[in-house]
Amino acid sequence: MSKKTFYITTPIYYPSGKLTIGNSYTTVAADTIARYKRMQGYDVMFLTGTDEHGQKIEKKAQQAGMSPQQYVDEIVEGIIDLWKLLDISYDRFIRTTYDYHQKAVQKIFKKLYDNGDIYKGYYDGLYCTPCEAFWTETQLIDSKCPDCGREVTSAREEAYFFRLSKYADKLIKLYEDNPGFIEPQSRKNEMINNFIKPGLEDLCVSRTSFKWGVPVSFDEKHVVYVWIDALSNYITALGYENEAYDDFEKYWPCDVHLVGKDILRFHTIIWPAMLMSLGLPTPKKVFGHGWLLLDGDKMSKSKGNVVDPVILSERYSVDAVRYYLLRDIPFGADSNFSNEGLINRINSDLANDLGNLVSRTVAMISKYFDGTLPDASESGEHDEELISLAVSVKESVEANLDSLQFSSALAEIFRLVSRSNKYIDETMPWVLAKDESKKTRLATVLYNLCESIRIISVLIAPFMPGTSPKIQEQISAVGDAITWESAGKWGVLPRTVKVTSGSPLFPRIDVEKELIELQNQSEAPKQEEKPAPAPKDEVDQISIDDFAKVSLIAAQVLECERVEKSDKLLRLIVDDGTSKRQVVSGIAKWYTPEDLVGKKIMLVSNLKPAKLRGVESCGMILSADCSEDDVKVIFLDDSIPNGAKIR
RNA sequence: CGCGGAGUGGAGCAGUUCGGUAGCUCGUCGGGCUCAUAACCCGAAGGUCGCAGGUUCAAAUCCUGCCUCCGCAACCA
Repeated sequence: MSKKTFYITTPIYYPSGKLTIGNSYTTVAADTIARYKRMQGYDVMFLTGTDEHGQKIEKKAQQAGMSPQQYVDEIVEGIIDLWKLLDISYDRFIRTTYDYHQKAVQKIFKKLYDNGDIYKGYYDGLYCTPCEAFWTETQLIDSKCPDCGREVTSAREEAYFFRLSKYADKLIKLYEDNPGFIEPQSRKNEMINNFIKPGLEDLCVSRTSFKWGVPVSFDEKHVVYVWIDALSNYITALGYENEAYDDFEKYWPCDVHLVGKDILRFHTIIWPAMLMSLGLPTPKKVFGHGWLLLDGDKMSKSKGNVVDPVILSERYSVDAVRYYLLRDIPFGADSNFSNEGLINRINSDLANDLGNLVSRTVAMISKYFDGTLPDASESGEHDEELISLAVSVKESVEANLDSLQFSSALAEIFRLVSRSNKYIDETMPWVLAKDESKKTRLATVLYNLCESIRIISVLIAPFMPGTSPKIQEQISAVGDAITWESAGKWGVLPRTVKVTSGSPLFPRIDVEKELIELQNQSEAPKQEEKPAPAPKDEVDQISIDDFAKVSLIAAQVLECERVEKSDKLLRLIVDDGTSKRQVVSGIAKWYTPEDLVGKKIMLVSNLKPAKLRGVESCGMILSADCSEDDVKVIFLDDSIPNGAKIR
């Protein structure tokens, strides 16, 4: 009889830069489930990979002076290294640039086309010729191109569309018939209210404006646009419409797609619709987890607050990082990542409680019995309580893991760690050791501790795959004593347990010292980057004549107020030397009106007027983007007269 | 009135579905112990559960209104 199967996926990541702790988080979670299911005896398929096409990569590669393929090859290598470091036990890694995937995508596209769900249409947009960009009505400012302010012409780009609109009712029915399809539940309403109810629009699924993608087989000037290419990975990796693999029948439908909440929408709307159109079963569950915030802020590379999983893992061990991610963060909701939280967790749970439990137990057996317990037993007070908890933990861990509650699952395991430490205090082995007549009782107490530790070591294996065997080695637990099944049984180790002490599993960390160290680590690379030769700017070079077209003058702010119903805009009245003029500027986040009144600023004076939030703006104030989230206005010396030309 | 999430002892969270003595971890203070990684165990202090009404014998939990914070959307000339 064949084993039951379990198919779990992570999103395929976009290799436009290094991955962060957030991506690691998703992947570590998936890995834990995969390991758990394998231990339970399932035939597991754990898939991860990379989504390598699209305009952004094409551009980045160009900037870096490489071919797109070279560019992604390099980054993907780094991703694979990261997964190796984090002990990710994926079974298959798919890259959307793999030949088998691309061929399959072409077939899928054709299939959808043949059954009438993809049709050729026109992407009606407003086109700005110099910028080579399409804009929608709402993106335009004063009916001008938002990038350059020039006139746009309505233009149509030929494109293929997927009839997403057709599936609205079927999707709602899917959600209703399968209450567990979208998790957490709260997100289900969000999908329905935000996206389906207002009406689904057909989806543009091809582009002619860039080339880095899978060509549409029957119309070569088009490339398949992201969705059909990326989402299909979940089935092409199993051999759907290709010869590379042959286990589609075996593993599909997927048991769970683990995704971040930002892409939940694509997995719960577009993906099932595609599958319905292909006549395939839909996945059993899509779980959208929350984000890791850094001190309440969304992490972003430009803020420089990205947490590097490599640094942390190398400093504190991979298992410590895995533990923290899965323990401290409720899986469904957003939550804070902090170095301090990480270190405190490691110290209190892993070093003080778990590591120390193993260490003191092993030390006592070495000390009192020379490393090997005698074959004798005498039960006593407190035993029963420890044993009954120990054998029951497995079940609650299973219940929690089955519903992806990593944090609670770990909390359950650590209840047993705590209980075991308490058991030591209750039984006071060091007192028993002083009385020769109590040797048997002492042996039993220590044996019970070994059993408890054995069970703990088995249960933490999916979470901390490196630590588990280290513990088992110290209490010489092997074979049947370390199967998942055995975690529900007591008395599995032989009475004559032999121990070998090892180095501390998790050395204690000096919190203050480490926080400073981490700070230095994260700042060091930043400073190195600065003097690096300025990369060829994305902006094309211009002639002095082009620059002369821009009229820059000095001006003084006379009045300033916030624009109503806007969080970013300030309305300023400035004196440009000859008259007053009104300018709107998106700096309300960084400046209050009081900060600006009376100040001299630089003004682009010949910019075509535009309306922002209904308020006319004649000109633009110059400011510096210090980072994505910090803008500073350039103030001029007060002695410069209003209207002075700047060049 | 754009959509959504959140407001619980010093910090971080659980509890809210199906009302019934407010719970966990860390921190603080006091005590115990010495096998152990100055770790472990016990005890204590500390909360009008954002605010105001309402329903009820009873509300953190249900209803109404409001306030604040955070995402997303729009606005960054």
